[in-house]
Amino acid sequence: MSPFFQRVYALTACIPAGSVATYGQLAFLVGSPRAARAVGTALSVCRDPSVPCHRVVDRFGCTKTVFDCYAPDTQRMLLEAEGVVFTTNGRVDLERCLWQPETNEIMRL
DNA sequence: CCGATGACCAAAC
DNA sequence: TGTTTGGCCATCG
Repeated sequence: MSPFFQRVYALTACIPAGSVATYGQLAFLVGSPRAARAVGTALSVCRDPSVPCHRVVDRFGCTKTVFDCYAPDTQRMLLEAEGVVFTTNGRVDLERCLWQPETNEIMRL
């Protein structure tokens, strides 16, 4: 596993229930602010259940992305069960639920 | 090394 | 956040 992937997974695992993170945000935290796309690639190949990949959405809070490991609507179900707020547009309310990482969580990388 | 690919992003229509 | 376009970064053949 490349160090890049490992950092992405480590950060994703730090996302608390009830919060979500965006690809760009994770990319910034792993040290490559422009690598949002690579972050998506990393999660796409991740089949590790210990990584809550359903808490990662695009920058508009869109959860329409499909996973090969989940049914199309499973992601939204899981998030709602964790307390994530959805808008009438069927997207995550980022203003309210976007993950705000602690400094120590960034330093552990 | 090079080109193609992708769960992205941002600017410009 | 409609669509199109160009760019980004890491991975893979």
